[in-house]
Formats: sequence, C-alpha cells, structure tokens
Amino acid sequence: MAPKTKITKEMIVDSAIEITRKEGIDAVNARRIGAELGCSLQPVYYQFGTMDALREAVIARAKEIYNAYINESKKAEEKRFKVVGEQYVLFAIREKQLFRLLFMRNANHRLHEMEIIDENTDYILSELQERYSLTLDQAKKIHFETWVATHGIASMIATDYMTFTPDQISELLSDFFVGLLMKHTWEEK
Amino acid sequence: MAPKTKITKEMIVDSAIEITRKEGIDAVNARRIGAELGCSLQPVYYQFGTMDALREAVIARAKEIYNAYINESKKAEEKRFKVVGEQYVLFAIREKQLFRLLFMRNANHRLHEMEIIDENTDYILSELQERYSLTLDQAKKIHFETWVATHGIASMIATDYMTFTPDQISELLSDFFVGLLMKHTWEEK
DNA sequence: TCCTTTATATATCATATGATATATATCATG
DNA sequence: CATGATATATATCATATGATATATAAAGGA
Repeated sequence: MAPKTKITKEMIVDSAIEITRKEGIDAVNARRIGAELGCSLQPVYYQFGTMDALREAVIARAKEIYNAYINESKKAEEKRFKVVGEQYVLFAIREKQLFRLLFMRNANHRLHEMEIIDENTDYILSELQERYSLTLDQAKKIHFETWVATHGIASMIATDYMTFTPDQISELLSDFFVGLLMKHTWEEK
Repeated sequence: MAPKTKITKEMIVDSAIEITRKEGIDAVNARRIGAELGCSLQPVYYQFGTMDALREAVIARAKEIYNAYINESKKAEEKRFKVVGEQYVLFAIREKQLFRLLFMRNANHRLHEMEIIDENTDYILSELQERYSLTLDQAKKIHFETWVATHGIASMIATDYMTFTPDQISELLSDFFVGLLMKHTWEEK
C-alpha cells in the first residue's frame, strides 16, 4: 500500500486561497504553495496535474465563499434585496482579491456565479412587487439597475479606487434604490 | 557623431499601446515590441532603461487617450454632465483594456486622472445647480452618486461581464441620473 | 578619409515558473 | 516482515522575460 496522503487537495486550495487573498491569483504557483505548506512542489502537481486545474479549484472555492455572503441574505424575511446588495459590497470589502477574481476578470465564468442571485431573484422580485406595488417589469428593471450601481460601489472598493464608510455605503445603496424606485414609478401617475 | 535614431520612444509606446489594447499591459515585453517594430529588444532598453519606465509611459499615453474622450464633453454647451458619463462609458466600450489599466487596477495612479473631470466639475456642478435648482450639496451628491453608478456600467462592459446596446446605456445613465435627482430633491418638499 | 559617438544587434546571464523524471520513503496487506 | 503501490522530495528541463555586456555599424565633424 501507499503512504498516506499528507497534503490534501483541500490543504492546497486553502493555501492557494490565502495567497490569492494577499496578492491575487497571479501570485499562486506550485513552489510558493510548497513553501507555505512546508513541502515541495510535487503534491500540487500530484493532486491537480496542472496549475490551471488548481486555479479552477481556487475559483470554485472563491465562489463558495462568495455564496456564503449572498446566502446570508436568505435569512432576511423582508428587504432581502437590500441585504443582497449589502452582502455583495461586504464581500468586496472583506475579500477584495476574491471579488476581483470572480467579478473583475474576463467574463468566462461569469453568469454562473449569478445562479445564487438568480435562485433568490424570484423571491426578491415578488417582494419588490408586493412591497412597492410594482409590475414585474418595473421590479425587474429596478432590480437590474440597482445591481449595476451596486457593482459600481463594490468594484471601486475592490480596487481601492475609493473607500467608503459603512454609513456611506448604506446611504449610497439606499439612494440608488429609492431613486430608481421613484424614477420607475413616476411615469404611471 | 552617432547614427540617427530609427526607433523613437513614441514608436515604442505606440507599439506597447497596441499590444495593451489587444491583450492587456501584462502582455507587453521588450522582445515582443521588438518583434512588432522589426528590431531587437535593445531600443526599448536604450530609450526607457527599464520596462517599468515604459509601462509608466504606456499609462501616461492611456491617460491622454482617456482625456481625449472626456474632453469631448467640454464641447457640450448644455447637459455636459450627461456627455461626460456617455464618454466615460464609450471609453470603456472602445478601449476595454485601457479602461482596465486606468480604472480597474490598484489605486496608485487613481485620483490623478480625475483631474480632467475635476477641471470640469465646477462647470458641471453649476450647470446642475442652475438647470435643476439645486443647492451645491445636492448637486455634489447627485454628481458623485451618478458617477459611481456610471462606473458600474463601464466596468461591467470593460470585463465583458455584461454587454449593453447604446440605447440601454443611454437609458441606464438617464435612469440613474433622474432617479438620483428625484431622490435628492424630494425631501425638501 | 579617419575618428568619435551612439543606436542597434547579438549574445548572454539571472530568475521565475510550469512541468516531468527519477529516487526515496511510507504503509497496509499477504 | 517482505512486497507492491504511491505520496513526496530532489533534480532537472524548457520557456519566458528582465536586464546587461559586447560587438557592429551609421553619421557627421575634424
């Protein structure tokens, strides 16, 4: 029989995620992981075959971490939409490099991560419709546009392009949402 | 005397900008530029000393290209604010990689590029104040928040995270602005 | 025409990193 | 406890790229 595995895939991904958190995914390489785990570069190639495979695993792990943020919103019985936005921005604040990895690189793995938001979308859209007496189209438009603006905040934060206090963020999200709500409910009257 | 220069700094930066446009600034290296210009790597090191110096020059050139977009807005006698937003997004559409270079990397050279917007800011703020009867604080807030949302559109486009038709962009910008205008003029009444 | 200067080419070095080949040590099972 | 399987270490290769040293050739002035 074979010696038992000392360095698991999980340990390698853990290490790669830590490196990514500190310096971005481009700083991840087999020798560096070896250095962090106190082993050679072999376990990485043994477990993943190629660095690209490891990077995919890092992206998958980053998505899990992201999903944990978004799933927090499901605990909210009301104003879930607001909570999703707050969690999206919180992820950008706390996990700048992971945010950049998932949402500021080329689009490949893009629409998939939004699955979670999409799971939530039905709930959110009906909550918006009910709470503010909106048509589905109105709710969809407000939802989408608020999300674009929220992405603006989050991506500014993730690149240190701008910093915001929690109060500023809260105010921004609120201003975007309320503004768009007013804009899109105005024309009927 | 010396032979006359065949490969100027300008030619090198031109070439580096073209490479950046196609593949991003990380794809720029001395040998590659040599290949594009039909020379060796020497002229690059001779003219710039280090690759970092060349990259700085590329960033400076990218800023010039960006400024040309923003300066277009100065031709507008009215609704200059809208035109700035449109030009910002247009820059992201036409110059994805340059947009990412200037606005989606770590913050170092950030606030500087905004100089041009800042030059414009006084004009824009007073136009907003006059046209919509706003206080300076209202105008500033609407200006800032619209800009954050506009950055959201632009950065989504620059990463192919999402695509928009010109009409959609125009509608988004308008919705953001009008919404924020309504939001921030509501409370007085 | 020769000489000096210098722009460019060629060759080379150093380092980083993906990847593989080979050696070695470990471990359960017969 | 000997054996086969394999997880890891070590060594090595290939390539990319920043950088430098040396050679070469062009250009104009003496």
